[in-house]
Amino acid sequence: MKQSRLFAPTLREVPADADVVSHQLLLRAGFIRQNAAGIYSFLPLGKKVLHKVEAIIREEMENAGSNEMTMPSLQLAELWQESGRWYSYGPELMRLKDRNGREFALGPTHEEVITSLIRDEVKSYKKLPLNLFQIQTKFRDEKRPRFGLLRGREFIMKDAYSFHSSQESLDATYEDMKEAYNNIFSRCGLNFRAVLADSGAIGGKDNHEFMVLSEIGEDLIAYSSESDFAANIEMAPVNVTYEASSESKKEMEKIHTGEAKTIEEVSAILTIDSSKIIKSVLFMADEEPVLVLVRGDHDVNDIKVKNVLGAAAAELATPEETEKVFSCKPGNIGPVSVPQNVKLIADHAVEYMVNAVAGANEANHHFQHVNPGIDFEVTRFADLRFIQEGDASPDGKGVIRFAKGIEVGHVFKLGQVYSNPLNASFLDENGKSQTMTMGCYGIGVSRTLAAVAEENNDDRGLIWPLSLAPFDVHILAANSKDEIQTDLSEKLYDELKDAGYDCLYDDRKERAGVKFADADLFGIPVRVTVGKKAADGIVEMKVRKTGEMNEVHVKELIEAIKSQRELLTR
RNA sequence: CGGGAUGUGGCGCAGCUUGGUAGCGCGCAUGCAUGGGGUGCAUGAGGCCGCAGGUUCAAAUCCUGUCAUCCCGACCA
Repeated sequence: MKQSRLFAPTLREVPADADVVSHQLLLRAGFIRQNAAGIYSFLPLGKKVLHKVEAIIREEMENAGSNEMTMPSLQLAELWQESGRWYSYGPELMRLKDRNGREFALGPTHEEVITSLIRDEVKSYKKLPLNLFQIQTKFRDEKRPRFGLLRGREFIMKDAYSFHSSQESLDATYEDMKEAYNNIFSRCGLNFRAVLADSGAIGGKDNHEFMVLSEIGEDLIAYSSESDFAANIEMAPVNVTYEASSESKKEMEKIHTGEAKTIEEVSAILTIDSSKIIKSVLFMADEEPVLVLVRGDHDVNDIKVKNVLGAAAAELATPEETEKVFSCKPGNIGPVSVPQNVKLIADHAVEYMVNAVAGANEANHHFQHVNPGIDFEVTRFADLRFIQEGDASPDGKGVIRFAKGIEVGHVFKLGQVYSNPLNASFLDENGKSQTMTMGCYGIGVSRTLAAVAEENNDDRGLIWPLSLAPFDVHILAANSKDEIQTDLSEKLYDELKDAGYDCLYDDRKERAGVKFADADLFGIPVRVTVGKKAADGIVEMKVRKTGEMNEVHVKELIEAIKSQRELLTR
């Protein structure tokens, strides 16, 4: 491609609306342009990168036995009504009517469409398992689109769905998909982790998110410094061995703590460590009051509370509710002599606390020398807190560190969440009708592109990995008026093309500085500059990523590029 | 949805307090010079000042409403 013909409008200044670096650079380098909040055009360079991401995904999905297909974006409302999601999905589902008033949705995902297709076409266990995928534009009317391509309302997604006659079959495909995802994100040059995630409302047991470690990530993940353990922070189990204190247990006594309410205030007033205080938090679990106890330096994990109680919903009680139950402010509630109807549960760490401080259920007072088992009893001890940095990793290897992550992929075991309401059944070996078991596997394709841009750049511009770069080699003539230089550039352009490299040749009548600046902005891995030594057949080869520059004789250029690319692959 | 900010040529911004015929830098076009890190000089094109209503002799500027975009939060495959 000759750059004089390339539509890649670069910007010298950072657009005011772009906050994150990937968004800024993709705009500045002319890869994308915004149309509306969360809606973008992919310009030629952006489209080329998108193609490369898609090609990698295709290859790995097909290797894993998935078939590519395409389903409609316009989806009949009836189908969504059948699954119930027409009513539960909310305003995020884009809805519209055709000229006859018939209702449609713009597909945010395709469980309904694929399940209805498969239920009609597949009737026998002999055709299972089946794995299908598509790469397609999705529509979600996000409450808050942001960070450019990272959270859009119209975005490109790879979604795959698998159908099985047994749980074992689903388990096997699930592992295959995880493997494929590992390959895909590795090939994109991303630093990522597969993390255990909360299944949320989608249901199903296992599910993993593929998270790119990034400062601007919207999710917090806990990972081990030593092993490959990683989990969404809300899911990470705490598996810590607490030491029993050798301190002798003293008699509980009431002390005046005045206005002190928070753990910090109490620990400051009494000059004790927050780990010596019992934090008492009231939850309403399906309308029942439950007092949850954790150590003062820990935080209650509401998802764990909900799961331990087996409740449909468990929410922090409001200050008003708390006052009603305890007849005192939330800052003074505690486990000693709780009202009759209040259930008490505590985190494991509390069991090992000795001579602790806790609220006295009375204004301006706390108890000190409170000992579990002596001064109060709990219904059960369980894992109820958020994991913290420095905690032992649950798998026993290493310690926990936190990182923010961008969710680029998600694999789910759906089970029969969709096959049930949509009646996707098959006949088994015995001629008996059974409900299909399903899995689904998504990748945010445009989000992956943005995540790569976010993690690979410097103050001059983008730095694409070989696997995703819009071009392999960028050739430019330093002085476009020097015929020796332009002739040699043309010649190299042809030779490199013949050697199989996708080349961008900057043939514009611009000054060298302009070309260099644009080249750095584009981030093509290898740049060949044809300059003053062109007459001697010597050109410069510069590596975008390292900044390393070497003079190379044209006869050795192809070989030099080849070995440089091999170096970059490692 | 709650809070905050911003809307003025393609991009970045000034002007608004104190109303009086819209300005700067970049980019764009043309010419001359220049030719290895966004070059210099000159000439020029391009603006319903987000939109609607109001106040006024007169509104980019004051008032009301509305829309859009971005950020924080809540929410969310």
